Amino acid sequence: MTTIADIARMAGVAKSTVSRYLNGGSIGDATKLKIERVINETGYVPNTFAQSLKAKKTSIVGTVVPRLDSFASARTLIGIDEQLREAGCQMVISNTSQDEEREIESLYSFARQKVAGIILLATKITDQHLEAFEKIEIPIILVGQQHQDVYSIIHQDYEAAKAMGKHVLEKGHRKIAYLGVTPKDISVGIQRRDGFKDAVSGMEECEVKYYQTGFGMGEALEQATRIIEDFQPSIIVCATDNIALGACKAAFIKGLDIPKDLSVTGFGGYEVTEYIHPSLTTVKYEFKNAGKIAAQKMLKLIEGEQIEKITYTNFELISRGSVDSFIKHEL
Amino acid sequence: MTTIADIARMAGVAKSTVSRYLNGGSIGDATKLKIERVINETGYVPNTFAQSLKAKKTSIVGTVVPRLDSFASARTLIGIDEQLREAGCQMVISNTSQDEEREIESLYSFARQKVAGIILLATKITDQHLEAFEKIEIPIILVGQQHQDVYSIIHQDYEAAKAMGKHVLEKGHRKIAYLGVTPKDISVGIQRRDGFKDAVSGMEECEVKYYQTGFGMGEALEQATRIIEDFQPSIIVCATDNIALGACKAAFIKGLDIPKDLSVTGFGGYEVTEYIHPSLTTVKYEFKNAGKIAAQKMLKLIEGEQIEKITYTNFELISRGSVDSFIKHEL
DNA sequence: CTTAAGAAAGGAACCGGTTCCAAAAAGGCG
DNA sequence: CGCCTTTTTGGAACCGGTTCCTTTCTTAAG
Repeated sequence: MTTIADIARMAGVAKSTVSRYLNGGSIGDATKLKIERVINETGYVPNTFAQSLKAKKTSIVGTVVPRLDSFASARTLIGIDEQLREAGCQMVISNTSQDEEREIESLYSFARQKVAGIILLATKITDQHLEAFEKIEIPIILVGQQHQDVYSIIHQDYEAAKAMGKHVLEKGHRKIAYLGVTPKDISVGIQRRDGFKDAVSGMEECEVKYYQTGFGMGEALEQATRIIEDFQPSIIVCATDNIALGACKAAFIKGLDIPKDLSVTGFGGYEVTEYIHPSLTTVKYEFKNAGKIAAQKMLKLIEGEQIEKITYTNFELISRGSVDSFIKHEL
Repeated sequence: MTTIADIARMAGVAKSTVSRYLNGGSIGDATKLKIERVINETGYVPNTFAQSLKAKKTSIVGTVVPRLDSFASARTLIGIDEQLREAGCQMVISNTSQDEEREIESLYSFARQKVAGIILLATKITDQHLEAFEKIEIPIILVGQQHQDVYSIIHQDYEAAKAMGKHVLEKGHRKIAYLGVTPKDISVGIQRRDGFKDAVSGMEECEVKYYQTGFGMGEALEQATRIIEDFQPSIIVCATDNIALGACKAAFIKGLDIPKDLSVTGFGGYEVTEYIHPSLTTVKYEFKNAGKIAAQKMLKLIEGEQIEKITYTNFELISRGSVDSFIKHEL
């Protein structure tokens, strides 16, 4: 491995001169050329460790994700990665497998590695998180979750769910099951449920029941089966697309036709929702864009610039075949 | 930030003694205790850069993936991550967005960062790859693709496709469309096609046509539509689950019933294939396990141990509702 | 009680960069 | 041409560890 000392010797100059050449200090044209030649010949690349050791920081942005095998995470990561790459930064991913402790550990671990910033795709923010945020003194941005004390990029869960609620009512549904997730997850568990609740609450002669399940399709399938048996709604509004897929499967197994016998909606806009049959009515989130924005904001934070506390990303309600329209029938 | 010098001063010993304490040299019980106390008090953690600078290597394993938003990649990464974490290693992911050049770049970039090893989830191995492998002098393991000169963990694509071919014949299909991908992808494009071909080639009075598409569901949908119109097969055998999802959608759009009017099979065993209706007959690969194995082998390579050139992972043909059985009809 | 061997601790060099400061060279102006 | 300013360059210290070598202190054997 060639070092800066080798280059200096070969070019007949001092180490400091080479360093200046590399980092843009003042150099005479003659020496510049000499060094240039030697570097090109040897293919010299500075040692990152030595640089970081001296600089006490890196141009790495750490990203903490609860799971890798999720459409939302993957798309967000892609957005972050693209943006950081453009800025010459590296992204390092830490997967926590939905283990809260590991989430905290990852924060400290990133801090030890002197990352320039941390982007956190958390599901909830505990006191431990806040403590870590304080201690590590590194810029932090939350994606998909919100907290008053932390910068965050969030999807408009409340508004999207409200739009979904309105949409469902417009389609004429009056016996509705809402299949959500744990309220520990602020965005998915609470915001979406509340948005939906507020949309349907004004409607008279409308029966809405709220249920809860996990994030997996298997559990959603079981829960939906029970809902169909016990409540017989005309529609199941699901808090995520995966849950909706489980609900669809439950309907198929029960021999129900979607949307004639039962309508289903999702949340997220996963690619696959377009390709199942019937296509799923869902809310499409801008995961990749959220990642991009997060990365952009992070770069600003690293530069010491001010940014807004909260940035919202857009959503789009995509109406597709999985929802029956009673209104149409009445025409 | 506390450094080893601080600890040494506070404990009243020399830097080297603290270093020895940390790395397990010979130390007296009294000094050991003193150092221990100070370190616990300060929460001191050694600076990774300084360590790596001296050691000229890291305990990081780089992983290069063509895309993050793929079930196969994600599961493999999870397997790698889990295994490495157990061994106290870190995994760093480099996403190439299916850009071949960036794949090569990533290799060199990892080399510069002195990673201990590189796990490559490539789709094809070019001369540029081989050149990079040679130059960087870092252990490399391929996952999902095979090359005579490189260690690899591979799925039994040929055998799996052969099993699928037999299965399809057993079900009584005799007018078969095989929808594959580019032969540039050895595993998916060639191995699967050839395995299937060899399985069906012996069968008389059996018409098989081979088609090609991209990895996306959208393109698969288009291709499958054309196949249905032009060839009217009783089954479309697809080289991946995503392609199968596109094919299913094409059938639905055409108003064909799956499996009565058209059967469809996939490859991969993505979770969603179980939850669509009808469930998709597919080959389930052990992606996560492949990742685990890759990580284990990598750890061995790093330790300087010998490993086998090629390791095969298992597959399982899962017969589900998307394939009609003509044999049954004849009973 | 002496001596040799082994354990424990300290000191200094080194890893490969960056940066500060001083010295040398170049340029500008009267 | 000499003096002052500015630009280039070199030298040395430093970042925070590890490691080699040396010294000192124990301890066991003779």
